[in-house]
Amino acid sequence: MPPVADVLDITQLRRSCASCGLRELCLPAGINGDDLARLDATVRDKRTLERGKALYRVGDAFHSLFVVRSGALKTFVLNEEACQQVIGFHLPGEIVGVDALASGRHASQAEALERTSICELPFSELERVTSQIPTLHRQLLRVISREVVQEHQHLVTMGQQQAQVRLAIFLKSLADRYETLHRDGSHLMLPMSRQDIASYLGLVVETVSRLFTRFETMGILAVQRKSVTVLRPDLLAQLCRPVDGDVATGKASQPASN
Amino acid sequence: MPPVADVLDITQLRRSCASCGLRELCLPAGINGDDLARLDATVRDKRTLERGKALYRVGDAFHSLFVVRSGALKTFVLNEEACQQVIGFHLPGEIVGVDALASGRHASQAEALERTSICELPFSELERVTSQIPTLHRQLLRVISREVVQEHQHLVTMGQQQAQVRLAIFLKSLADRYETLHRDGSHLMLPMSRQDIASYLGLVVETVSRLFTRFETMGILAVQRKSVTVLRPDLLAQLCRPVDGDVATGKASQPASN
DNA sequence: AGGCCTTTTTGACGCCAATCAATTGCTGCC
DNA sequence: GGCAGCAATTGATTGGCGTCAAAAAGGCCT
Repeated sequence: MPPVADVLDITQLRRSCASCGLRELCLPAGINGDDLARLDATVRDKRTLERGKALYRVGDAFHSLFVVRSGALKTFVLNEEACQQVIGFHLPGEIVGVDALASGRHASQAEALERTSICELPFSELERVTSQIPTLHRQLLRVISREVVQEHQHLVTMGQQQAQVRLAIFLKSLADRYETLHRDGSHLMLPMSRQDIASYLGLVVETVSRLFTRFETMGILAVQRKSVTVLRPDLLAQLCRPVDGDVATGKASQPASN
Repeated sequence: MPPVADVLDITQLRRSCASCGLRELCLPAGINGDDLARLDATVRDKRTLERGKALYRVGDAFHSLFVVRSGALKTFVLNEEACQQVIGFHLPGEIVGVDALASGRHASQAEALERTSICELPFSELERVTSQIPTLHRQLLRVISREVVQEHQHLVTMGQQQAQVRLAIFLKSLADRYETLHRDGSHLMLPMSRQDIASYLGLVVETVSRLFTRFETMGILAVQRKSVTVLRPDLLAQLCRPVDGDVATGKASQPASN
């Protein structure tokens, strides 16, 4: 089956934030009229990446920030030879490339998980426009902040030492994010491989596979390769906390009551 | 023994970025003259926090970003009852509070690990000044980006499934950061508890304790409670990669050569 | 359709780190 | 100084997840 939605996305590639379905989530939020036109002008080609293609690589010189328009990206860093650690998955409306601002070179690699449409924001132009539009400046920081919050939640997930909890949190957060995009969060088409999920969660691929099977046995999911249906959202949510009620991980020092 | 440096910091609490030892690392970098004076004016009281005191808590309304001037902070989120996951440790020159930009409320809590001096940057004033000084705007993004990069490295650490590697990476990065501050990276005075380290690394406190002992037995460290001396930086660096040469974690899918 | 390759799944096994429990060593407070 | 309380260390035990191995299921090309 041809991905109809994607084809439409490509044919509708216009330089128009105003007509974008993401305008309430993305940089245009709270911006109107002439300002929006000025933002529009900074958005370079809305590129399309095929599955597996890199948007940027480690060490690439920094020129632009990018916003996912449709599809999905993964970002990862390379540990040693060919060993990659997945940092994040990025859905429409989310920004990537921020880590390159510090050094002027990308510290990670971004790659398309499926056919993905991208808005490129050349940084020099973006800077010029944000200095003219205070609202846009604030919105840029807000979008970056969203990424930071998401990474914090990822860290919390990795802090969980039970593999089952980690996968439950991952699936739940993915469902929530799709619902933010006004899509059905109970029918997930996972664009990433089991290996990517494993790397993202700090597990091995066999464990992830076994957990999918376990969740199916428990009646929580219906799994068919990349198609995952959440049958019992309530039970999935329950699994997101460690071994029902027991406090597993660290309550740290409280030297003063403040 | 009274911490002489800290006392000096407190008495010298002046509203002067120009005279700050961090000016090359912090927001003032690359800014001069009148612009620096304008930045200075936005920096509210340079507060001092005693050990254990919170700078902000989860749910607090967002007003300001903060920069550590001296001392150290930890940031964490609360999982369930009293169960905290440490997100990061923040040394002088580093910014905290960015995660609150997205929602207008702090998503994490920041707490002093020792007596800590803070520069408060009220966001509304900061915004006004950054819109006037393009260099400062870029520098703000750069400092935020530094935090993002550091969190990426933290994620890589958490992705490591060997506890020994995690602690080695943690100690090495801490040493590196102290050296960036022109301090001796071989004599560390860890301001955080073992429990904090454990939470930060996704381990339990007993494991962390055993690893310190093991590193001492291996002749890599001299450990005396919070005082840690790196005797063999070379060996410590070696431990930062998993089981010498063997590729442990996931090399993920490579669907296309690009 | 057939064959090759990759991804995913399943099984058996062993090890590392979590868990439980107890002791030691600080720090602060009375 | 002595006691209380917490932090840190150490030991014994268990279980969960990584490791190794192999089979099954898709995917893709010819």
